Amino acid sequence: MLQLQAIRDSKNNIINALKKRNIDATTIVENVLELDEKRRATQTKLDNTLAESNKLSKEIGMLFKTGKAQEATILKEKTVALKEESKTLTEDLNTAAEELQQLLYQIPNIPHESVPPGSTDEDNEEVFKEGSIPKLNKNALPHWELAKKYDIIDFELGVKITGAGFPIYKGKGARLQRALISYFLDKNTEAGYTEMQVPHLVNEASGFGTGQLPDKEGQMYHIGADNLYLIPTAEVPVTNLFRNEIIKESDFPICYTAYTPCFRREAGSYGAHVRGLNRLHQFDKVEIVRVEHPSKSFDALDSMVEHVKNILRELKLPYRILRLCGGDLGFTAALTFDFEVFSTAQDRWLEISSVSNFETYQANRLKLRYKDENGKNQLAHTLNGSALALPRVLAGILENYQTEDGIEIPEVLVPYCGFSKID
RNA sequence: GGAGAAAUGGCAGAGUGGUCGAAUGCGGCAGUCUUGAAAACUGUUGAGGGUCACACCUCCGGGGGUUCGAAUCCCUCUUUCUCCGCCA
Repeated sequence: MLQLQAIRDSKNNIINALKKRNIDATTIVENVLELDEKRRATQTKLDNTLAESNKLSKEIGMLFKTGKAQEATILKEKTVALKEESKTLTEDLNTAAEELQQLLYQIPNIPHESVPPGSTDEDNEEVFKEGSIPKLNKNALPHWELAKKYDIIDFELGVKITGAGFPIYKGKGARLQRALISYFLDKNTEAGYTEMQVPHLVNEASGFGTGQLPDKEGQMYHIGADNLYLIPTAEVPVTNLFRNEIIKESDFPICYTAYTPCFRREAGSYGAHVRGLNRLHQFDKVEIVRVEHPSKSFDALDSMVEHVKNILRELKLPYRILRLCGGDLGFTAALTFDFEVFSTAQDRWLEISSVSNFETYQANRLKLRYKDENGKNQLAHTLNGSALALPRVLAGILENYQTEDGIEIPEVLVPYCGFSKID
C-alpha cells in the first residue's frame, strides 16, 4: 500500500511512474486525494464536536460534585444534540476511511526507476547469464518421462490421493527433495539467514499484510470453517512476523530463511507448459526474507541476487537473470529479478527464483516500522526471494544431468543424498 | 470437548464511573559523578489522526451497548492460564 503522504506530496510523479505498469492511475489517485480531503475534514469536525462534549461532561461532573444538580441537568440537555452530531460524523468518517482504504489497496507499488518498460515477459531484460548448456544425446527426455522411467515421481498416484498438481515423490526422488531442502537451508544459514519454522496456514490479517489479499484472493486455498488460508509462499508467515512491530534501528538487517510447502490454486493455467513439475498446486520452497533500513535495501537486494547466483553455480545449472519489466512486475514489488534455469530437454527457460524489493509497500500495510535516530517511527523496507523453489530445480537437474545410464547427482548434493546417481 | 480465572504502556504491575493516557518498579534514552565503566542521583521515555507549530481528537485484547461522562458497568467474540477429559 502506498503512503498517503507520498500521494499527497507527489501525485504526478506517482501517476507517471505507474505508467510503466501500463496503468493510468490518474482517476484513482484523484479519487484518493478527494476522499482523503473529505476524511480529514470530517475528522476535524468530529474532533471539535467531541472536544465540546468532553468539556461539557467535565462541567457536569463539577456541578454534581458541588451539589448544583439543576444546572447540571440543563447542561445535560445540551449534550444530546452533540451526541447525535458525533454519531453521524463518526459514520461518515468510517465510510470515508473504508472507501479510502479500498482504493489504496487497488494501487500497486511504484516501479523502481531501473524497471524497464514493457507489457509481457517478452519485455523482461536479461541482465546476466552463466553456465554451459549441456549437450544431451538424441534420446534425451523431459523430466516427466525421466520421473516415470526411474520411478521417482508418481503424478497419477497424486491424482488419486488429491488431484492434479499434487505429485508423489518416491525413493530417490523423495530423498533428492529432502537433500535440496537441507542444502538450501544450509547455504542460507551460512550466508547469515536465521532458519525459521512457521505455520503453513495463516489468518486473513496476514494475507492482507503481505498483499496477497485482496489482490490474489482466488489464488489461495481457503479453509472456510476456520477462515484460514494455506500459504502460497513462506513470505506470508515470515514477513508477517513483523506485523505491527516497531523495531530498533540496530536490529537491521533482519535475515530469515524458512522451508515450507507452498499451495497455489493456479486457477486458469492449463496447457503444455504446466506438464510435470512445471506448475503444481503444492510444491516445496526455501525462502529468504529480509527487513532492511530504507537506505540499505537495494544493497540487500543485490546481495540476495549474488547469494542465489552462488547456489546455482554450485549446482552447475545454466541460468540467466531477468529484470522484470513494468507489465510483468508483481503488484507489491518495486523491483524484481527472476532467475531462470535452462532446461535442455524441454528447450525452454524455467523460472526458479524471484527476488524482490518491496520498499515500504508491504511495511505500510504491515505497520512495520523502526525508530530512526531522532526517535521518529519510519517504515522499514521488506525483501524476499526464493532460495530456491524445488520443483523446477529438480526438473533442471533431472533434464540437464541425464546420461545414457542414469541421472548424475550434482556434486554438492551427493553428501545430502547419500548416492551419486539415479538409475 | 467440560468447568473456572484472566487480558492495562518494551516488560512487570496498580487502577471498579469524572481529578486516568493511566501510579509504581524494571528496562530504554539523556545528563551529573568517574580516567572509563558500574553504582548512585536527576530528567526523559506508548501509538495513531490533526496542525507551519500548538490546540484538539482517538486508542487500556477486538466489536457492540448503558451513561452527560467508561480502563472501570453490560453483551459478544478472540486469546491466555488453571483443573478435568482426549491425544501425536
